[in-house]
Amino acid sequence: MTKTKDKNTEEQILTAAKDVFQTKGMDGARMQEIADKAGINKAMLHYYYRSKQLLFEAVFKNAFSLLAPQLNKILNDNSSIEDKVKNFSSNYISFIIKHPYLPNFIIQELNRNPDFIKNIQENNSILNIDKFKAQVALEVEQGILKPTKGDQLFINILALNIFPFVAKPLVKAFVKTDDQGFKKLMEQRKTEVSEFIIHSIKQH
Amino acid sequence: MTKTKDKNTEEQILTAAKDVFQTKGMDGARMQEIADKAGINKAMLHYYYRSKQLLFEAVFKNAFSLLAPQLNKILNDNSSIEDKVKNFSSNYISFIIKHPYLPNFIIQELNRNPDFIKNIQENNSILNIDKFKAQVALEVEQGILKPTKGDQLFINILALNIFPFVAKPLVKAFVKTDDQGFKKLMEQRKTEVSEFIIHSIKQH
DNA sequence: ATCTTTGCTAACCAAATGGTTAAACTTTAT
DNA sequence: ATAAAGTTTAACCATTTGGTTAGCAAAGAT
Repeated sequence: MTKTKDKNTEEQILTAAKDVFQTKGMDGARMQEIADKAGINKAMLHYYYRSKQLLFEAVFKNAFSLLAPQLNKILNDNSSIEDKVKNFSSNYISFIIKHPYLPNFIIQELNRNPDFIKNIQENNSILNIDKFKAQVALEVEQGILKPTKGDQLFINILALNIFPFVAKPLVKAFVKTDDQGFKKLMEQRKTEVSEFIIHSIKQH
Repeated sequence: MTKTKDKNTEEQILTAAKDVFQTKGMDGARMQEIADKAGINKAMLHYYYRSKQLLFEAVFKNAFSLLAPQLNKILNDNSSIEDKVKNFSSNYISFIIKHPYLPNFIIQELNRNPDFIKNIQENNSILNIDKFKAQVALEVEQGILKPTKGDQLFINILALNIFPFVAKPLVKAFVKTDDQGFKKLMEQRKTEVSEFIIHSIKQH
């Protein structure tokens, strides 16, 4: 039975580290807090992960590996642009409601250290916008979509889906609502966002 | 005339503090670095601003007081929704190109300490979405706009304008471009974004 | 049974960090 | 000229922080 506890230690550290790093960021996180939250001695953090930096990177990679498949849906799926937009908006918002600190964490840390993006690109050859752009160009040519630039459309899709979560305190203040109301607003956006986009780009 | 030099020290501190806080955030900023950048002794920071926290708040309020008038343009201007969207998108993007760290700084720090928003709301009774919502409702009724929720439209406008700057490293990576290319993309968005929004909501 | 490896802790350490102090220098007021 | 008030610095301080060490405990191997 002790084996379970052994194995759990490394996992418990990662879980606690996720919690602390994602809410406080690299600079705000304290090794002691992570150790406390994991219910172990601070030395164990170094025993398993060597340094704060490496522990952080483990958390960051883990976070990104959750996000990447979501983005992949819109970049490499075979359905039409309209279907992709609809599916992505709905799926992504559900996903973020389950991992509320994730987008903010990733964006914040990428801004702090833009070199991280290099690591990501090397390990994620899948995250490529080329196919998406080609598809947009094709559907424009076929008269399905109005003249639309793939780059800008992709930015718009990300913006509309991700921004409200990143700027949650701002949104809550403007709309004058609490966490409950915010969640409702986001649920509404599962269809709202895709309709907004489709109305804008679809030829009719 | 010594007054100029006296005043300058305090200003130089604030300028240096802006620089450091906006790029590194509250947790990542170091008092010593601010002092070095201002070319003065570290004790002067405390002489003029008492503590890191108070210096930070001075920087934050200053930053927000730059942003507020921008948002005010879309909330309390008297032109039509279409004109507001067009003007805001163009103005705001120009504004941020001049102050690139600003949106990220504000969003990051509001997430770190959501209580800040209370201070802001008290000191900025102008930042109120009510007028905007009423106007949207009216233009919908008049048949100028398709059925549109004011809350969601406002979120969409902010998202499309602000997000690319906040997520700049991510955008640069996906679009595979450098700072030059990113700037071009943003210049394009000055008209791109408003067209995208107008296409979506305008009755035709 | 004992030796070795692995997991774990308490105590410790050096560096960094926000903040203070006492004294010097400068300016203003009288 | 001199005192008072404001400005600036070098040196110092207490605490926090990431990281280390030496030794204990438990489990597996022989």
